[in-house]
Amino acid sequence: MTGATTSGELRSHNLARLLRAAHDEAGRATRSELTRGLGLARGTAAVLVAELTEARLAEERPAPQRARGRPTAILGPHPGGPLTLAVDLREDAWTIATAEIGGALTVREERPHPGNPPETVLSGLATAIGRHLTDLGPRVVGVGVALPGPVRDGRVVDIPHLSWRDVPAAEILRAGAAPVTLGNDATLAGLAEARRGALRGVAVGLHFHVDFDLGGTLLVDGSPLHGARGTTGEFGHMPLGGSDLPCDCGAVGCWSLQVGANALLRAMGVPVEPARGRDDALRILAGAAAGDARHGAALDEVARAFGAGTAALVNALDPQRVTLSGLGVRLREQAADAFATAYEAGLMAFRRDDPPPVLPAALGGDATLVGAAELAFDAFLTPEGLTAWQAAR
Amino acid sequence: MTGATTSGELRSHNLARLLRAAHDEAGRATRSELTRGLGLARGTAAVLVAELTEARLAEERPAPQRARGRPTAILGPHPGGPLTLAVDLREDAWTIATAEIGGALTVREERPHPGNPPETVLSGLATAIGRHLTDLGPRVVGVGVALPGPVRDGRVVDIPHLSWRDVPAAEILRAGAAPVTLGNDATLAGLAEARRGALRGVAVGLHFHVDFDLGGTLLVDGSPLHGARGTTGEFGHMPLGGSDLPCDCGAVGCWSLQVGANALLRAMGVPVEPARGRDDALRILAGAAAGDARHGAALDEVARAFGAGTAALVNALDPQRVTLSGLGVRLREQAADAFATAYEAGLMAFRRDDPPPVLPAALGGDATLVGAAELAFDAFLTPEGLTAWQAAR
DNA sequence: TCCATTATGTTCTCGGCGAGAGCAAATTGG
DNA sequence: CCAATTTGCTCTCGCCGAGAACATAATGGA
Repeated sequence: MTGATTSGELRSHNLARLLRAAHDEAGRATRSELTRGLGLARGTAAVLVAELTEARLAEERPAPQRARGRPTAILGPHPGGPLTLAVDLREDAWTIATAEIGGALTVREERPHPGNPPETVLSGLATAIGRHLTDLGPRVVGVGVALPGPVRDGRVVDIPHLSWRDVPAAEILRAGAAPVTLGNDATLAGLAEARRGALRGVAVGLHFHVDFDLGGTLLVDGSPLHGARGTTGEFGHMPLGGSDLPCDCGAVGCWSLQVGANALLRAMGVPVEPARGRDDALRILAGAAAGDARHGAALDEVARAFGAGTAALVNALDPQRVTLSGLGVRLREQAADAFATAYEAGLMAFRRDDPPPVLPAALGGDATLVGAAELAFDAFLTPEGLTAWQAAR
Repeated sequence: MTGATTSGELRSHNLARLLRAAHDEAGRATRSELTRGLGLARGTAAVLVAELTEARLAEERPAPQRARGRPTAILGPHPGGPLTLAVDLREDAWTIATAEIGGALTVREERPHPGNPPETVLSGLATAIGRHLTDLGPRVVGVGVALPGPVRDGRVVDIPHLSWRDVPAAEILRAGAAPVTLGNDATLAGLAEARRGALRGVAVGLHFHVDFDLGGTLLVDGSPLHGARGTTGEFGHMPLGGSDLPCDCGAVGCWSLQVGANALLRAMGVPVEPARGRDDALRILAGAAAGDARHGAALDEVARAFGAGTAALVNALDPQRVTLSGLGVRLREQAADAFATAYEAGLMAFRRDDPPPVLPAALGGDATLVGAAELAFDAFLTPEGLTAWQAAR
């Protein structure tokens, strides 16, 4: 959506702008607010709303009156309007949900899976997606899938602890007419924060998701930085801590060896088995919270590494705000002093007078699904997407 | 320039698109190429070209005939057209040049300066800028200034080895009607590469400039990532090397302590004095080139740190290409093996099959001036900028 | 040398779009 | 109950780019 060039494109661009704005406002904005916000004439807005309604893209419903004057209406989703399928594939289970314009989610199915081999897991998921697509019919305009590893050109590049390697996920998940878009789970969690969470309206935001690994994304004007091939955000694989441990990723001394579930075990001197330590990590956190000194020391060590690395990335990328999800929230909350001290010490002096705040993500466990839905809507809420929808009926 | 919304805005947006395209093509593109490239109708292009000519924004001149058919013309700068002033303030001297549409530079003045106090240096520069502005008259539409340190909200935040600290440079340099825009020199060198150098057409590029310090910028779609307050690109101030030396910036273990002029001295065991070692560093490079083993070892050490850190940032940011300027070019060329080995070892395994190439910058010493000129033109080559120009005559 | 071919510039008409004005409608609050 | 207020609706107007038809200016082969 680079902007209209011809007078004929104006209409479709403005249509997309209006529907996008209604979507971004989560179906809470009134027509008059949207009109003002987009700088449209009232007459133009009337035409656009009529066209959206006619095309079953959106619908007006009465708004609670707030002040004097003729009442206006809220522009929200149409009961027969477009849906996206949001899919969250985790290491041991997946969830399928629908999202409507405005972003409201409805979970439709949730199932455990064996984890391996990837082809089995993905084709099982593909079957389920196909079933929902059939149920929902042509209302589904796209499928967004969150995957727990880096995604490049539609392929899952590498999930060491599941031993997935270069899996052609997009191909296996291809689903009828609806386009399937893949994204990394940490990236999509960040995207969700940027659209509907703690990074809303932030020009440059940095999001970290901590689990076994540490992933994240840089959000510029509400969208994740995509990189050359879609694998930006592997902040965990920079040698930020001066360690010399070899990492599953193939490099050495990666930051994510010092921050995350396994890092907690390592700090406790407990042997680390691939993808098995999440419960142990939570026990360490619980122990630290209960006052156990050894647990507390391990937690502090990890929190220090987390704070120091965060500072490094803040130095380099100058975000306005940093958000955390996954284990990162508790790491930082339970060892607030250790984190804050390391964070401040790692900042360049000139950043210390007004450092970017580090905040927990506002969206809870749904973040990844929300992000997956946004990913799919991003491809639809364009002049081309809406024109295709209108042409199809 | 977010795109036209009303039919009245179409004209000015297309005018700006056309002039921007002519500028980006360095005054080499013909009208027919531009028309095709922008997807304009021939009739529309005729009107736009007439308007550009009429407004003295651009001018057509005959193009060498290449094939059969009616000849077309090259759309290039107008002899009375807009100019920007490009200023490069270095640690010991400054340069003032003009740039016209298409980017051609003409150096107008070059002078050494004492370095301190900053107010004296800057007001001397301001006087010179004012003189050139008076000479050139209203053709100058903006002034872009490159500064050798981080810039935030128009202030030079911190240049430790010059002991500049929070200097209100924009205020001191304010120059009549022409807007003054400041930028970091490494950022602007990267911008120049993105527009007219080795990062041309690259969706995501990473540029490093190495001198005493290591700075850089991430270029997304031809523009530097700006960050929340304009201080992105301080990649040198991440602890990528596991050192525990304190850095002038206030943090510890910064990468730029291991890569740059001072790092070479340090690797040789030579005492480091602030801002004094550039010649010594060049001597070390020359010695290494001549085959001296101790010099070679120091160079290798620095090149390894450079390669490893580059890999870390490639992991995190997924650029399509990496470019180097300043000392970085020789560091990498003279110790190509050390760099390459460390670079590859630092990459995540899945990036090794097709790692982003690391290339020397294509623009030589002019890069910073070119970038400063682009910075100023970016503010002008917009619908608003052109409308103001047209209104002023 | 000449003319068919080719590519591009020029001009004009046409359809479409948003701005904006004027009016209608619907609510509030004194 | 009515003035004030805000918004929706409708219609006209000016402007813009598309596209067609035509004009123009070069090439290159016969």
